[in-house]
Amino acid sequence: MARDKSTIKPTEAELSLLNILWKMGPATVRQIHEVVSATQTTGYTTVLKILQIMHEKSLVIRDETNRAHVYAAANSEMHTQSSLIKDLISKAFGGSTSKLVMRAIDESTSAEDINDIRQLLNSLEK
Amino acid sequence: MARDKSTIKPTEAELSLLNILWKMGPATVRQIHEVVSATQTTGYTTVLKILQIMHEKSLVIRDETNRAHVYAAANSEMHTQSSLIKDLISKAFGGSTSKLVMRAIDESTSAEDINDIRQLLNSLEK
DNA sequence: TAAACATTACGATTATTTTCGTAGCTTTTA
DNA sequence: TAAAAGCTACGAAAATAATCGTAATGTTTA
Repeated sequence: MARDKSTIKPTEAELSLLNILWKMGPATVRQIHEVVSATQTTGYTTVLKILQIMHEKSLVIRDETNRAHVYAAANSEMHTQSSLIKDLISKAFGGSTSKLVMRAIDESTSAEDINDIRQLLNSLEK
Repeated sequence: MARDKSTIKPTEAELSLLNILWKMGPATVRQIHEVVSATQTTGYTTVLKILQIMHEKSLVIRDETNRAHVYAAANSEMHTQSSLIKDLISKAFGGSTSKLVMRAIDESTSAEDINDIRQLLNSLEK
């Protein structure tokens, strides 16, 4: 079953590369691999291959002008976060956003976080 | 790499069976399969097999007293929700709970949800 | 310009998840 | 009690995800 572009869910490996791209902006495979290598022992061609697959899935776009292709996330971090949250809400929280939020809050949150959240609620109230 | 029991992440198919078990309480494969069949076309032995694998992973416990084994979720819905949220926070929100909460609230259009959340915040304030 | 190096493409391998057919018991029922 | 039906166990196949080696080709440099 083919999925709508905007709702494709990245795999774990893909998400970790997206995190790098959101932080760095457009980057070559080598640059991305260097960042990955800092924390994992993953081969260069593995990173390349995952990026190629992500390109097929339209999770990234790439600029082939130069020999070293330049990859960039196709969707914003915000957009992807939203779709991941929606996915989790539907699969583990019976579709209830408030249940997820409540579980998250009583999981662990600093007073500062609570303040941030309250302010957001207040701004929504108007 | 073997994982700690309490942090095993259920797969999608496993999570959908856990949802049924949390709702129904302990149940036989047949009972679970009947519920699954209401929305999916999944064979009986497929459900059986997934439950057997979940048992190996200690995601469910089972009572083998009778011929038809009775399965039950090993962990509470709350516990599992918490670990799924933690997982998502670490993989897509840079470890920040408040970012996830804020993104979730941004998404939610339901006034009811927002009210629920506000009440939770109020109760935390004390 | 020839050797060394960098990069992509491709295919194969391994691991995990999902699916289900079939065999072999046990229980029910005609 | 013999046939039918219900269960579990087992293994294998199909689908997806992750990994990397090697070949082919382009680029740099000695």
